[in-house]
Amino acid sequence: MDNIPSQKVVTRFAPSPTGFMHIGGVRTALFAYLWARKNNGTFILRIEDTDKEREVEGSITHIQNSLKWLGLNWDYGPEKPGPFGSCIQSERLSTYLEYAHILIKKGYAYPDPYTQEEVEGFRKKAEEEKRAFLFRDHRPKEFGVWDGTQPLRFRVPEIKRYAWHDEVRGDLEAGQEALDDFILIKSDGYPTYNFAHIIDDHNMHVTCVIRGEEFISSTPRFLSLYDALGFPYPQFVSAPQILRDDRTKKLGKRDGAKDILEYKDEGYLPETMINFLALIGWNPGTEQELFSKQELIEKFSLDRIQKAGAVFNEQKLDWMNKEHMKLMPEKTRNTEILTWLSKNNQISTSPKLQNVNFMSKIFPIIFDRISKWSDINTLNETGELAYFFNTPLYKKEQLSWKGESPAEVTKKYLARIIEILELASLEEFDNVEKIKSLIFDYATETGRGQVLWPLRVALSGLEKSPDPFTLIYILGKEESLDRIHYACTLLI
RNA sequence: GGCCUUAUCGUCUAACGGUUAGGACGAAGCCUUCUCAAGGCUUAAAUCGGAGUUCGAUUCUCCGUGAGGUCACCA
Repeated sequence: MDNIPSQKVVTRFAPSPTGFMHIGGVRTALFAYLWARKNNGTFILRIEDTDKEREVEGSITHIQNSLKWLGLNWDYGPEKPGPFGSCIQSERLSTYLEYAHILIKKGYAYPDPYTQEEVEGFRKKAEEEKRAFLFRDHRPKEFGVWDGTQPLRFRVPEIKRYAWHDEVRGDLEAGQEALDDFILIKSDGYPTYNFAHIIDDHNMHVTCVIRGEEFISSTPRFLSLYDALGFPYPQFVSAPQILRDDRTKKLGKRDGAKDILEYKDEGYLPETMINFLALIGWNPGTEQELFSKQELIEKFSLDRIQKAGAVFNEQKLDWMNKEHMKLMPEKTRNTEILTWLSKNNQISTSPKLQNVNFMSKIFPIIFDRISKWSDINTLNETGELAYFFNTPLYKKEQLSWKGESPAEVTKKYLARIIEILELASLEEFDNVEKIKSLIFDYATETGRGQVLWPLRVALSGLEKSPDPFTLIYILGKEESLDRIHYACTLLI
């Protein structure tokens, strides 16, 4: 809903530090960010590190780097505690304990009297009898005293059918099978997600919980815990899933989902990722597809979030990246191209890289042929860059138009081009159109393919390249003539 | 299996119950061209199935079917 909120909007992104961030996580973060910014609210980055087994060293920094790259700045985060304290759950243990004791006092929490093996036995038995396993069927008659070494379980206050509202899905409900005595605090002293996130959301005044739709099924449990604690419900927003190409599964780390920072390394722009991710699972209802971050903030709304899962399509991502590259200032763009060219060995040592005049001629040629910076590497691998910097190598057969023109005929044409070019003044080489006018009439009389094909191959050494006039313009009078002369020597 | 969610071109999606079901990516074709690239134009391509409500369902209801999620001392 787009109505003016009565209280300040607070959203959060709450990843667990178990590795990198993939596009699904980023999209959730993006929605939470956009909604907070649109409402001049607060965006919190909370680290949910309550599972020390799965924790991966360095993930917190990695997550922060990912968000920073995309410009999703948080108001409170790991290095920036709020009035509510730390944004790292492992530093909030005493708070969880406090609420655990409140629940115990109210009779809504009790120590689990069973061993893990015993619980596993119950589970197996239920499975054999084709019943759903519910721990509450085995709830002890009398609760023992919790000494902190057993898991602390929640006692569901009321077994009932829960109904609630989701900003994306509308009114939802689930039967009482969804309710159970889940674990609040594990035997290692850390709280579970189910417990900790609710305490934190409440204490951090989170008004709007935006997360993936995989949490819909556990929402009734959350609601029963909100009730037991006497907390008001926040707004629930379930974002649709991002699916794998084959649609068979949600995108996850095990299914080849990429680290968002890989897209950075491949030379996608952060603007593109934001724009693209926003549009997968949300749309403004207009035909506009290209958005700046600011525009997204202005136009984003919860009620236009999609219900169905969506596939991430890299072809469209490439197209969109090109569109965003076009919007860059030319200077910035050229600097970036230069940087990527310098990464390629054969080219990096070329003195031409320092030649501003020369480089300004090839920047547009390269830009035309890429949709992300790493495409420059691809161009290099296919030999589509080297000929700008070094004399190309090729077989003399390649000079022959359609492989049919005899060598001596081709040589005659090239000799004529040499004559024409030698007569031309240096100024004429500074203009593609002028170069074209020098040669074009002759080529047309003789047969354009007959003349232009060998000329182009002489200059580039390739069957595919920019037109010969542009090549002459780039290479200049001297080098162009050298290359054509060389071609003539091949054609004996 | 229980519970829950979901369904428009290949993909992302638009359409107060009334449209020739629109746009974008991709594809194909044409133009431009010696070859690429870029650009311009054009075409093909969808309402999962069946009932019902209605003068009229992509849209509302029900039943199927497909797909996904979830049932942890993971988040």
